[in-house]
Formats: sequence, structure tokens, C-alpha cells
Amino acid sequence: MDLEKKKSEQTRDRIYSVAVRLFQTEGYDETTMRQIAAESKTALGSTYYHFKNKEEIVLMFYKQSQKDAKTQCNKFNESTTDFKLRLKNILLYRLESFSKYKKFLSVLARNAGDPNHLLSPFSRETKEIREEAIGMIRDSLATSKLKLKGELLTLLPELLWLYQMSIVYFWISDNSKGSEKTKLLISESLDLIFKLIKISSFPFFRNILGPMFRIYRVVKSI
Amino acid sequence: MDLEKKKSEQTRDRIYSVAVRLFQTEGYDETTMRQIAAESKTALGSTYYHFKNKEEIVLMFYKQSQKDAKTQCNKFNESTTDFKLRLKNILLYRLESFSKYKKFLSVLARNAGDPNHLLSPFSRETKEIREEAIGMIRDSLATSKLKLKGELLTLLPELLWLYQMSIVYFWISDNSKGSEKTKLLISESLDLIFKLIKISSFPFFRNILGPMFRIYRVVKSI
DNA sequence: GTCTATAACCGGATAGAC
DNA sequence: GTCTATCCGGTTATAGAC
Repeated sequence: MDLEKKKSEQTRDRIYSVAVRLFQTEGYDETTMRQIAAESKTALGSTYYHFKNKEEIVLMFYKQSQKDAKTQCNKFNESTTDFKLRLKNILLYRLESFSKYKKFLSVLARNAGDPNHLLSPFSRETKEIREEAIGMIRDSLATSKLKLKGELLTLLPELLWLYQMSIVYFWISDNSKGSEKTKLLISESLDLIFKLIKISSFPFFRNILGPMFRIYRVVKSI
Repeated sequence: MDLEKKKSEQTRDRIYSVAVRLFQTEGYDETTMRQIAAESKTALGSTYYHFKNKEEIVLMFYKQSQKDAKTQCNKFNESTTDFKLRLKNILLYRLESFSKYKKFLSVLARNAGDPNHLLSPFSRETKEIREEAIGMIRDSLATSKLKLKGELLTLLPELLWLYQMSIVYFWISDNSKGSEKTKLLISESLDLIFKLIKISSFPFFRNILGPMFRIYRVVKSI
């Protein structure tokens, strides 16, 4: 039974690697299920036995990415308790590990905005991955030397996850050499974020932060 | 020749009305081109002669909406020079005129985030419509009694267009009765926006607004 | 439970005759 | 401009082998 299971997993993995390679080299739309089946020496029916549909192959890619990110993040966090550095590491590692799959990911980005789409980062199907990613940021913050309290402490991790998604999304369309524009965006925006965090406790800022949180809660409530 | 042209336009209009009706009643995905062809008493090939593809029918819907919005906006602006009221009118009219097509629009929203998609509000194909919509806001601001200067005056219209898109997008997923959540969001966010505009000229705010504008320019540059 | 082979369905899109 | 026939690829169905 264990051997049986292994065999099945091998087939699944074989289909998966072939698919991801083809997605990147040929393009996601251009890669047909028939082609994936052929190149992984599996019958079309078999491919559908292992993956409910084409998109589920991509879901496996997401899961794998998040798993890798977590491992790397934990390791990096041992090196510093500076939250800004930790956050920057999370961003840069994401981009670095995605860089091989840019073509592929740019096609997937088209579904980002639709919470009902399987592959959207806001979908029910990606909820687990999303929560892991947010949790990773939350841990990085909690064990850092940056001490926050109140609503900001609660909401910041998910806001920063949103921020991270925006950076990835920007990067996907960024064709500047060496992704220099993305790097500029990251450094400028990180500076701004930490400046805002710093002044967020100032009294005159409560008049602004309060309404902002209220709006965010309304948005989240749907 | 003129009669010939009219005939063609009639066919096009017939296909269009049938399509939009079906999109709303049956759903966009559920409505097939074959069905549109059949119900408008046109052959499938003919339908494709008038509309390059299914999405181009939707593009016509966008154009029509923006045209209506402009007419209504111009009329409303005669009644007041208060920019906040004018902006609120733009938002509310959009939602009111869209309310009939909510089901249909919710499916379209899935492509919102992909600038390469024909139907995205950020696409090349929708550029003309987008610029009309921004121009409408720009005019409403320029002829209002709110006097701004510098970068804020230049950028505010497109930022508010983005804001408007977010509201529409939120509304699409808002199933609260009477869209009360959207209305709450609008009033809260409008208050915040105008509060921010007011304090934007304060000296301590330049330290924040400057970086924000810089970031926005980087984002726009891709 | 894992896999193959093959045919068929469905709907967007196109070709080409009239 | 209009029509019919056809392609194409995601997906499903079926029947059977190990």
C-alpha cells in the first residue's frame, strides 16, 4: 500500500514538473492538457485523475512556494530582530524565487482580483496559503524588537500581506532591467511604511488612523 | 450606402441588446455566442462579424455607460460648485445605473486586475473610456469652488478615479440590503478623503505626501 | 485505488462559400 | 454581410487493465 502510494505520488509529481516547466517555457494558455499528458507519458484521463483541472496544478505551485518561503523566512529571522529587515527579506525572497516563473505568473495575475476564482489570492481555495503567509508576517513582527499595540498590531500583518501582494503584482509588469523599478518601489515604500508606523501613535494622527481602521473593517466585512 | 449602413447598425444593435439582456438574466459565462446568435436571429458567423469576440460586446456596454455618466454629471454640476457633492453624485449615479446589471458586472470584475485583459479598466482597449471618466472628474474639480494647486491638483482626478473603481468593485460584492455597506463606505471614505485634502497643505504633512507622490509616480511609470 | 485508451461534449473562434 | 462547417482545447465519460 505504501509502495502503491509512492507510485501514485511519483506520477503526480511527474505531471506537476512537466506542467510547470511547460507553463513557463510555452506559456500557460499555450500549454494544453493533452501536451502535459503526452510529455509526462501519462494518458489524458490519468492527468485528470491526479489533478481535477488545469488550475489545480497551479494551486500546487502556490502551496510549494509558500512552504519554501516559510522555511527561508524562519532561517533569516534568526539573523536579526529588526522587523524592517525581516519584512524586506520576505519581499525580496518572494521575488527571487518567483523570478524563474515570471512569464507563467504574469498570466496567473489576471485572476488576482476575482475572489471567486480558484487561483485568486483572495479565494476560498487559497485561504490556507494566505493565512500561512499572513501568519509568517505576524510571527516575524511578534518576535521582532518593534513593539506595537492595539489595532495596529492586529491589523498590520494582513495589511502588510496586501502590501506584499501589491509588490509582487507590480513586479510582474515591471520590465525594467534587473527589476530596478521594483527595487526602488520597495525601498521607497518601506521607508514610508515605517515612517507612518512611527508617527501613528502621535495624537494628531488618531484623527486619521481611526477613520482608516473603520473603513478597513467595513471593507473586510463583506 | 446610408441605408446599407443603417441596416448593419440595426443588426449590431439587435445582437447587443439580446446579449446584454442574456448576460444579466442567465449570466455571462452561461450565455453562449450560439445562444446570442439564435435569439437575435443571426447566424453564429454573423455575430462574429459584428463583434470580434464575446468581450467586445461588453466593451460596447462600458462605452455606453460612460457616455450616460458624463451627461448626468454635467447636468448635476450645474446645481452646485461643492466638489464633495459633485463627487458623491458621480459615485452614486454609477452605482444606480449599474444596479440593474449587478450579476453581469460581478463576472466582469474578475478581469479588473489584469491590465492586459481587454475588459480591464486599466487596459489599452479601455483607455479612451478611462480618460473620459478621469476628465469628467477633472472638470468637476476645476470648475468647483475647491482650489488646489501643485501635484495634488494634477493627480487627484486620477486618484479619485481609482477610488471610484474601488467603490464599484466593493459594491459588486456587497450583498447587504439596499447596499447599505457601500453607502457607509462611501460616506466614511469621502469624509476621510476631504479631511486629508484639507490637511495636505500643512507643513508636517509634506514629509508624507512627498514620498507618497514619488511612489505613485514609480507605480505609474510601468 | 491507479492507470490507459479513446470517444465525445461543449463553447469560443475561424474559414470560406455564397 | 451572412451562412454552414470545422477547428481547437478544456473537460467528461466509458470501459477495461493491473
